[in-house]
Amino acid sequence: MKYAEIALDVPPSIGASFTYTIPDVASRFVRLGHLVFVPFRTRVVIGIVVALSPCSAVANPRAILRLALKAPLLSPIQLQLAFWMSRYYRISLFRTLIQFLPPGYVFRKGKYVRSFGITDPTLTKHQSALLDSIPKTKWIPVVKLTGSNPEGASLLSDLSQLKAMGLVDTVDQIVDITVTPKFDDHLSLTQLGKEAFKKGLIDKFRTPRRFQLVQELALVGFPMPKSELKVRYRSDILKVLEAKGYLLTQKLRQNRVPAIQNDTCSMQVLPTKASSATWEKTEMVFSKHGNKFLPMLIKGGSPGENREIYLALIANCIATGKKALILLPDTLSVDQVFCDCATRFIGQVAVFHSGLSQGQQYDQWEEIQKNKYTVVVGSRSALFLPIKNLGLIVCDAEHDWLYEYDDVLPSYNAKKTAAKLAELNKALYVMSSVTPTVETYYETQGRIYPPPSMENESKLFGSNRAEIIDMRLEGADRISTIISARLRNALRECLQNGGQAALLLNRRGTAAMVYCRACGYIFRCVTCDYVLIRQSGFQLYCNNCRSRETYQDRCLSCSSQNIVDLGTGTEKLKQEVMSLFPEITVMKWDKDSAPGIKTQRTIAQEFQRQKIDVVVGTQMILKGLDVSSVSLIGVISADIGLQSTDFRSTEKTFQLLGNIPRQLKDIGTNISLIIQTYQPSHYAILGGLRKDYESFYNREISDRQKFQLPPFTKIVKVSRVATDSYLAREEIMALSRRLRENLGRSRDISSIVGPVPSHPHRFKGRYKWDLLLVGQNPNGFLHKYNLSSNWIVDVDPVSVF
DNA sequence: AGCACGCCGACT
DNA sequence: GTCGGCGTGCTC
Repeated sequence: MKYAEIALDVPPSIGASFTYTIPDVASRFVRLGHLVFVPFRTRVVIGIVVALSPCSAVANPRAILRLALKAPLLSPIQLQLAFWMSRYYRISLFRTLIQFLPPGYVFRKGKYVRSFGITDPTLTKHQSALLDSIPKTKWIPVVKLTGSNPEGASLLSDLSQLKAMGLVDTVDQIVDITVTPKFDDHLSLTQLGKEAFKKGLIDKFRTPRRFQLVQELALVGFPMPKSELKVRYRSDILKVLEAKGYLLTQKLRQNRVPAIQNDTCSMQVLPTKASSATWEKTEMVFSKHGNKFLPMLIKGGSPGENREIYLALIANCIATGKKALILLPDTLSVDQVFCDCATRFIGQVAVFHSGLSQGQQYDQWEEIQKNKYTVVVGSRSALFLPIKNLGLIVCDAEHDWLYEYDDVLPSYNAKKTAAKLAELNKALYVMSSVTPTVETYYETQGRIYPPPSMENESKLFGSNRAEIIDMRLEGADRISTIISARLRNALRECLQNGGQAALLLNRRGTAAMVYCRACGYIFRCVTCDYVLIRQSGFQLYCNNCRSRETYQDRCLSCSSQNIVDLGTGTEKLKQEVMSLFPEITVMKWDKDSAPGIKTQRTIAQEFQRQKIDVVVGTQMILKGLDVSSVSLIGVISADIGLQSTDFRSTEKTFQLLGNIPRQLKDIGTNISLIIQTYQPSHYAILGGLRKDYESFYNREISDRQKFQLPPFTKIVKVSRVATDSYLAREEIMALSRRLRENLGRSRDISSIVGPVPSHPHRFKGRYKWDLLLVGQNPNGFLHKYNLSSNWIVDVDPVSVF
């Protein structure tokens, strides 16, 4: 193995790596997954070893300089997953790989220097002073070095002289570890203490409590954190025993273990053994599984029942000596499932999501790498944890769009990536949902449990408890423009009986748009052209770039003051509820008012403690809320998504409605559900309410086939962004022409849509155009074209318009 | 991404 | 004749 393939932080190299030779002396040390320093042009940068090979692809490769970190940080399976992701999603290999590194490892660019710890008698005074200021153990930025040489020679020339003499070393990129391990006081028994305990010299310890402490430490056999012991033993006990020489305090590594969030735990008592029906389902999954490792779908029942299935699957998996990974779409769900798993498999469960502190994330990463856990519960980022020997991956609430979407680039589909990871591990991959995406349902045909024919869907919420309010019939005597008379009455009744209510709406802010009645002008964001919503009072807000603008009370186009709000957002809804019922507590729950997991937990707890009467918000409510105390759920405008042109919008509406009963079924309390809509007979709304998945699916899948949409085809979105609107348009037109020339000749794509201006067309002052490639293998088709870094390629885009 | 290279215009 | 502006293209 004389050569190494190394991924570098060079943007255009999609899935590509560079070849370097491994010096003979280093060949024993360099392994797959190592971070190494390599010469690159005139610089020294960090690379990641992705392959070792006996031959070179290029003529005269340069040599690896040395290791950047002692331990290799990526396993062969992780490298394979990264190769796949990099190729499939067209992300640079390096950018893909860094997601697998421990939390808190940051790459920094710039000149850094480190000394070799030796000196030379011929140095000038200034040179040796400079050398003394450079540490041996740590890379420090050259810009941080102070002082200049008054005799003329500058700091930089002194430095290059030191480098030439082999006294210091410089690099142009480092990996900086921003997270530090936590050390805490730990108590352990001294030799004296152990002997005294062994001899049973109880009276030596004088009091029973002191003896108990010594006994506990002797039984545990390793040092225990002082903070933990202080909870159970008075501090004078610790002090006395230490003073007598029985105990010893040492600063030892303390793991920042995330606490189980008991308040969000969905079930108080967990059965120790899964119900027989659950085992039956699990057995079915395992027996059908065979050795093909194809994704499977559990079209589940209640959340409680699903959890039982997961727990059974996990138990089955860890019995074979393998590890399990449970994926959830959001942090709140992670908390809940972590609680369930951690109480069942005590001490064996790790948790991982972005809501944890960096220190907690780091400690969990490290403990997982050291094989301390057998189960990992986490959000999409948990896919990149160093879990060895995976036997099972579960993806809960498969329909959740958060698996496909993230603000942070690079964007990838977590479900698809999880399937690949399962395949690489030869692990079982199980997805679960009551309202699976039509794509998943189609792709798992034959591997759905229970099989569709066996399905005995309860139509609990079909007709008896859900009411559909046709908003077209809402009369002229409206008190509220948003809340129908029926919902208003139901709310009043609910509140009078001391009940709690949740109102759902899919849009944040107070209005969908602010509109001038005189000239038809619509307020838009200055940088994005996105329609602005009214956040509160005179504040306008851009949901796209999150900038705020002040609303001037006058039309910007015709200066008329006849300005109205069209549509509704959560803020407006909250105000309406407050004006209708001034004496109650209303809480808003959406991405604006509860951005982090902490605020979400707080709202959930407050609601549970009945400190909030009505909660108003987006679908986030359904995920986090313990709805056992809710007696009324209102969906303000169920059809809000149906107006969208995106082909997945119907499905989204169905999923929203279809998941309301899911949350409530277990509880069985007297909950009424009121759905307001302008399209009361739409199949997505009726199907969602009736929980009639099969009918919805059949209709939707035939439409997808008719229009040749996924899952029958794949879509790749190619976008061009430029500050010059003309340039962006011209370039995408030119590309479109080039691609269309080969349209008929390739089997990879069947149609090209566009170019169309993106939605939104303008973002942070830059113009964007889209082109959609539709077909069996649009990615492969695109591979033949060399697109520069000005182009953005989105494989399997979440929304197409 | 960086950085060298290269081709133009403005200056000691 | 040299310095420096930025547009192009390559880096194992």
